[in-house]
Amino acid sequence: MRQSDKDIHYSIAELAKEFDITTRTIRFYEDKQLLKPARRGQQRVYSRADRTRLKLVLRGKRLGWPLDDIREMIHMYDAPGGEEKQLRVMINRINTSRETLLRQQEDIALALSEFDDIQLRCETQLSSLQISNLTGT
Amino acid sequence: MRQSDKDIHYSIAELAKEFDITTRTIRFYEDKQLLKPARRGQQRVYSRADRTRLKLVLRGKRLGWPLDDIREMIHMYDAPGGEEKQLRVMINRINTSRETLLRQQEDIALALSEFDDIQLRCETQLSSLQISNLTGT
DNA sequence: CTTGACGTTTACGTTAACGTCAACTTATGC
DNA sequence: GCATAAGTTGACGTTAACGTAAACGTCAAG
Repeated sequence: MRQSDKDIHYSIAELAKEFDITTRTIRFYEDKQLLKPARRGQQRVYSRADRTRLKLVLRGKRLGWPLDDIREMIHMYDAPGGEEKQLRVMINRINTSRETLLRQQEDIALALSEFDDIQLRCETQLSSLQISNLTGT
Repeated sequence: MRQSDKDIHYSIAELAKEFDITTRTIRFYEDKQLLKPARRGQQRVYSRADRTRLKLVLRGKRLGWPLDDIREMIHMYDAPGGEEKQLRVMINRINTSRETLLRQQEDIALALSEFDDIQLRCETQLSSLQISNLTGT
């Protein structure tokens, strides 16, 4: 790990382009404490780590989490220490979040199998339409 | 299937209680075309099927879908027929939705394994705190 | 040196998904 | 038969997550 890892950085426009979001969105996330890029004078400079955090944010979004929850997650992720009480609170949060995710997994499995059903019915319909065409109905 | 299935029905308050949502929410969903309960005079009467639809809506919500998308889904679910073009459109929609779900599955898997990491770090921290206590640090 | 391309802050606008009255009608228990 | 609990339709309020526009700084290229 020399320059290759440490010195890589991105402009706000680069990140926006890469993840197909607007610069407004990125600044908004910063306003909501989800990102804390460095500054070169006035301008924002994003490190490798900032980029990773942004990816985490977007993943949270895909899972339907509110930004406040996402911020909690991220802060948990980079806060390994603390007092005993704090740590126990954190473990509890993780466990309830885990339950939510497991629930989502079930929901996805159900939705997927229903999609299979619907698609099958659609294709059955389609082939019956084909036959109608052939027999000239 | 006699009375047992056909004649079961629910009041708006019953459904609200069962799913832990407000009656306002249920009426809102109706306004958004997600539900179409029967009426006995002025009052809404929910059938078994209505209840199932509501469950579908709530599942969609847990997966983070917007209500408009959920409505699409539901309508696909109970519209098995149509013209060829319509059917093909529907199959396409199913496939893109499926991709979204698969993406979500990946995201969940990643999040779960990261939760494992964090929890492990928390527990390590905790046990090291225990030792500090014993040795009187 | 000025013209874009890119960046900044500030502030108001917008949409989704309900919450919260208000004002009124309908059922139900006693 | 009358209180009271439950239901109905507006209508306005609220919060989250940005969009959009104004007004301005900066820096490299022609």
